[in-house]
Amino acid sequence: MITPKPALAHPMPDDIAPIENVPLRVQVADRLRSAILSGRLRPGTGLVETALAEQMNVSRAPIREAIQILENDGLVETIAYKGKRVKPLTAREVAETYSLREVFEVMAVRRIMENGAPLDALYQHCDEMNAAAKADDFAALVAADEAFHHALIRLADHDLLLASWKNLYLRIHQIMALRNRDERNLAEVAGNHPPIVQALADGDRDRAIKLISDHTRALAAFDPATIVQAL
Amino acid sequence: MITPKPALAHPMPDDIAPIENVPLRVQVADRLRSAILSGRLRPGTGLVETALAEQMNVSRAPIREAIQILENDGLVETIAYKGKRVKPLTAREVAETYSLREVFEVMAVRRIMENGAPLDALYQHCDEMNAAAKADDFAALVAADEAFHHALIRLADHDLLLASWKNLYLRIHQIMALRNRDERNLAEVAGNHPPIVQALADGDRDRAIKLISDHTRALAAFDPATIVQAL
DNA sequence: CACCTATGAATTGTCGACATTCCACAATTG
DNA sequence: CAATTGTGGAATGTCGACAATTCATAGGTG
Repeated sequence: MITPKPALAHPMPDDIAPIENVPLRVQVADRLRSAILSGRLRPGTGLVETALAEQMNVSRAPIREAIQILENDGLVETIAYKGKRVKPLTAREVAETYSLREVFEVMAVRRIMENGAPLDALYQHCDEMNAAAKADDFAALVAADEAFHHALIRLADHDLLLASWKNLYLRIHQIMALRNRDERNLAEVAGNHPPIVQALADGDRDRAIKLISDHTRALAAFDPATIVQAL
Repeated sequence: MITPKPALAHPMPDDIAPIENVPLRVQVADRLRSAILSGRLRPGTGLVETALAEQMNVSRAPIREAIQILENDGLVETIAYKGKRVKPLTAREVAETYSLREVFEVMAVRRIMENGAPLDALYQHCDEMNAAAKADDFAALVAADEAFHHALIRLADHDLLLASWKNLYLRIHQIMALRNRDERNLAEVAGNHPPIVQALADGDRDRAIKLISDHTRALAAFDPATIVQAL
């Protein structure tokens, strides 16, 4: 194949990022989502359209649509003619979230064992976790942990699983922001990862499944049921 | 606790359903959803807000919100400033839908075995399937099959699983409406259900899991990859 | 005094109009 | 004639105003 010769103009340097046109509803949704996931907007908090519209200096339409986006994410619920609020988080929901996550990750491991997939990314994220643990950098540890699990799910090569996992993980973010942190404990749990990768590399299906299963359960247990119930 | 004595007015007979105030967006969403799930709106069909608004005699706002609801259902996708369309259905998506369904149903069986749950509803739906098969009533067979699986998931007593399963089943509805039906085959597959219930009743976990797993895989295979690709 | 009934504030629901963006295609230019 | 540049139509994106609904509360009524 021959590259067509450049026209009159010189070729554009490709490090000039295109101006992205982000709709207001998306900007609003992103801001609200991050507020919810960081715990700044606690479960039960009422979201009044007019107030948000005035505060953000946009009309109500994008606010409404943004809130609907968050409803899709399962972070907000609407009560007709009464109001919308950040979805309350019950102990039961927390437990269900983690148990479904376990099923997702086990499914991913199964598929990886069946289809085979390069494990480089997993090794790398294990290294990152080690470094973070040594540096006592809690935030980096959490980030590397998420990256590990994200990579694991991606290796399963299943778009629907990936989308479902991401959606579920939103709530896990929220839970992590609301619980009482016990950093020492998590650092310990982080050590579970290398054996999982090893089992995958060994092709030992049952061991890999057991390890990932135990690990996600440990993460669930790590989060005490101390979610402060709003109202 | 003492029941307060009825006031002057006689008590209302409670079989008079309250007039539910269904927002337009919900009505629109329901109509569009049923059109998509029944196959009348095929994947790839463009959904133009102005056209729909005029056709249904409402303004564009509820149309937009309805379409966003369908986006949450995963039935519609938006391309900014270009339009919205019924999400195309690829062979891969079909396969992924069924494989995720399998995982959900296996999870349900596991939980039922762990927690125990009355199986009456399952027996009942098996009977309905038998009756429908004998009467050669295909639609009733399909309905009873869905009722069976719905009941199975509900018995797992896991709200998040139930919601996820329902959402997934929307796409299964759509797939079933679009594929070439082979009724004989399905009637045969329907016979798989009683052994599943039997295994549950026997408390034979591994057998129950294997049976439900094989069954959902059979359903997936039953749907040939003859989904007609739009465009 | 217990119960019904109006009234009003707060909030969401709906509407029509205008702004913005994208795409296809014609017009232009060397 | 090929590449670029205008241009118009079609669609979504956003806005402000008004309608409908709910709930709480105050007032009426036997």
